[in-house]
Amino acid sequence: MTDLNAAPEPAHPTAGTRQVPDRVSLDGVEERWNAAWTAQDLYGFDRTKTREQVYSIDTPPPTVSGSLHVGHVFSYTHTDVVARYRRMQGAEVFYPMGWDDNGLPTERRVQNYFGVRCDPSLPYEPDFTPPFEGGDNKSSKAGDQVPISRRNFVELCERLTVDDERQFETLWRRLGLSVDWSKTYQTISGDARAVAQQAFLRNLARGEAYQAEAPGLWDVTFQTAVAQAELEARDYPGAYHRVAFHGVGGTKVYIETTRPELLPACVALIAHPDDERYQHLFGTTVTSPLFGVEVPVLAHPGAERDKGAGIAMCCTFGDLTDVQWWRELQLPTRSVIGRNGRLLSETPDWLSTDAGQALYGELAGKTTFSARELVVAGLRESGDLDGEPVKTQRKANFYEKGDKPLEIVTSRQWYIRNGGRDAALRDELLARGAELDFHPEFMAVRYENWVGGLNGDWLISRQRFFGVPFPVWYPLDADGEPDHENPIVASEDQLPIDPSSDVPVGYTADQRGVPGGFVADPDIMDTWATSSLTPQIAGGWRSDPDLFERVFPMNLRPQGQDIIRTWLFSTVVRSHQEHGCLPWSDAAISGWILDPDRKKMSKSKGNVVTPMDLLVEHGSDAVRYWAASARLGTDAAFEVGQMKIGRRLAIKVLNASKFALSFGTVELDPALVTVPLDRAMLAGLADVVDRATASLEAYDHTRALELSETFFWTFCDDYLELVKDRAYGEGAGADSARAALGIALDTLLRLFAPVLPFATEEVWSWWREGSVHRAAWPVAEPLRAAAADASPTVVSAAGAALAALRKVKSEAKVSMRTEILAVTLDVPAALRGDVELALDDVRSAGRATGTLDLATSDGESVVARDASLGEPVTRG
RNA sequence: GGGCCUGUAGCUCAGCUGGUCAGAGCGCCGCGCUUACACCGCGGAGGUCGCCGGUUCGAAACCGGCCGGGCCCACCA
Repeated sequence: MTDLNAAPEPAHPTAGTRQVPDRVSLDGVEERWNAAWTAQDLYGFDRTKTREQVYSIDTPPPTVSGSLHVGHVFSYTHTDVVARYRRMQGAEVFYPMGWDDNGLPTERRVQNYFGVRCDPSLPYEPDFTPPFEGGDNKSSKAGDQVPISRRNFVELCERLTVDDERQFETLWRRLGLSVDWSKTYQTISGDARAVAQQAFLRNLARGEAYQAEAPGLWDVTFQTAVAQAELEARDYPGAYHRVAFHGVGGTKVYIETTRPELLPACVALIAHPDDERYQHLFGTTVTSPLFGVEVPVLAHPGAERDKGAGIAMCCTFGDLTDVQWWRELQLPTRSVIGRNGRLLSETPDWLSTDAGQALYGELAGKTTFSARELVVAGLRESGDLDGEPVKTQRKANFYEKGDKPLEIVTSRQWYIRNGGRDAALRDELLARGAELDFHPEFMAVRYENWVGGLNGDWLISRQRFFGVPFPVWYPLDADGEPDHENPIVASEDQLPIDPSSDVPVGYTADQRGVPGGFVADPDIMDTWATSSLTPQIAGGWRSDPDLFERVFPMNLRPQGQDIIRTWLFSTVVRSHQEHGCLPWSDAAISGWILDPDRKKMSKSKGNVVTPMDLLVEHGSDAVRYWAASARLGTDAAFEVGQMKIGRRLAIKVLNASKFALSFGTVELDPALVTVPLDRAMLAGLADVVDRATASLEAYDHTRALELSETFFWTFCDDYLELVKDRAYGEGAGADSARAALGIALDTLLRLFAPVLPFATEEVWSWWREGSVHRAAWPVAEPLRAAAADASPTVVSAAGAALAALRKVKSEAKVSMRTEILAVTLDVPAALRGDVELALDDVRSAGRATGTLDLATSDGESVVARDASLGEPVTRG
């Protein structure tokens, strides 16, 4: 026989060597085929292939301590469809899976689960046993937690996340992700830590990483600095307080503030340089109420005349505008808010009046909330509060995981240059973004907007304990003060290191913390500082350069649109700096899953279906179908009812296949296809193959699926019915039908394989060798050759004629088996030729055993009239 | 305030660069156990394509405005 597809696979002998089951079913296909695929290592990566032969995917590592939801299933299915398609196109697909166990969610979970907390100053205890296991989110308070070393903490994390990872892997396998499960990584693993540290050291050596002491956004709950990308503006209730400052000669200058507790931190009053109302005050000083501190009245264009009183109290620091004024007007620093969000306990020395010092004594150690009440009470008493506070709803910056507004605290932090302070670098990164193919394209705008709007470099240090530590120490001078300007860096071959327990070369352990000795950098890297290196971690940049060369730069980054500003951008930054190229050529952005109320699905709403239940109840192919039906970048509403569509399709694939394979040996020889209807069907299929392929090349899996599916339903409902009797018969007509059925089935299974991996593999196993998932993607040319010059419209015309006959019976409320003794079909002129070509098949499918007259009509559809019906008949 | 996406049958969505586009599936109604399939098949009823203007011979599709939904950024006096 002629092999239908010019495939790299060996020409398979005529099939039929296996059994088509008497009853087909989807039951158990997931278990059966997953076991088979694992046993065959079907998705194993062949690392002998070169970069040109490889299609590599930078899979998003799910946060293991997070919960699974249908959104995961949704977006990971999109990626798997791409992976399976590329594999069938002959690419060697590099499709690893990572687990993100870095960051606060894991840190909190380990704390609560084991009742411990990380204290990097402690030594490692090899035989440590946690106080308990299995605590829930509320069971352990900070005070009850046993402090342990970072290394012990990481070990507990690894222990805990093993379960999470197993759960994810089970789900992913059930879903049918064609991941190479030997290629998994964890972001807290030694190799990942080493990659993160090595990349950082190189950034440092090239001057891309630097430290600075500066005011920055600070979360008082987690007591850590926060990066711009982690901000979230939320509504926050506040109140305007109209407060009097005292000018010369007892005049009062009113400002409005929502943060009266910052009054002791006031360093100036500021108005717009052109504001007539305040011209006379510029250059003079005023005295703050209650605290009696003399501050200048200054002009700055950043002041807005129509905001509040038009003149603002500048404090160090109430907001980012304060920071700007402080920097540009070179104002003194008078901080009163501590890292815990409470007012500093020591009375500041700039408070010189007795009353001011006494009042501050009461404020010391208070939360901003309590301090505000005290200050307002004082202002009211002194008569410096004009009227009552006016409630307002304002936006405040929050850490995305925090629940208190961010404060601004001065601290020493590590930064990586990302173009936020450097136009040349920003332009380079914008150019990288333009080079990247976003799917859908409009997502590129989000990248441009974000990069264009950066207002500072990337803050990568966090004052947390669990994570990748900075691989640096600082020499201590004779007074025991660290020399931050001259860090001692680890060498690359030492990595990974933990500076809190490892000792820098040239020092001994007992020199830690003593004058003349050294001290570890206490901070850890932000989780994105590690995640931004997933291509390097998964690809073996540090540990396996040979592999890295074969997979990097990668082909695809799949991810959600919400983390374009974080994960996508930071990965581009790192790759640009380290490798001078994009980390991947394409980015596929999946949408959100919304619940039926059009809200983003969240577990708190209690309406979340667990993904595993969904897979078990409806079958993986059905859920995959649902996911694949949503275009990239488009949000999709979750509706359980939609699951049955894919299930119906998968079952239909089984049943139609059973029929197509029910005639004994399946001959795939195109030369046997001689009947016009059969050729027409193949002509239509050829078009579908071309269009579906083009769609997949353009990352439009939805269109590809829709094309195949539409063809397939017509194939089942019309074509199969039309050829059924002929196929059951004998002779050239039967041979033609059977060969066409076999060829179509062969093609359709391949077309559906990326979306319905289980059903297609099940059918494939009935009659073919090997796996459909390693079979070649279909090509149109052989189909078109077999179709000769047949027009696809013969199938639709014959289908329309058949439908007209069916309608007669439906309206007569009789069985479809009912014989038609006589009927006239009014056929539009344009269809007449096509109908005539398939008339015998129409006749037999419609049981039109008697006279069937064709009349040319000028209508648009085929209509049956003057029918006389007989009795139900049985075929065969 | 700026930007991106979005508003088509009860529901979920297709409608590609303006001219069989008014569609599919689910749901609903009616009929039918038909040797692939009752986890089914066949037939049918459902929409002034958010609203108002404009461009055009012609708009669901293009332009402008408005209204509604989602997301991102900016806005803390």
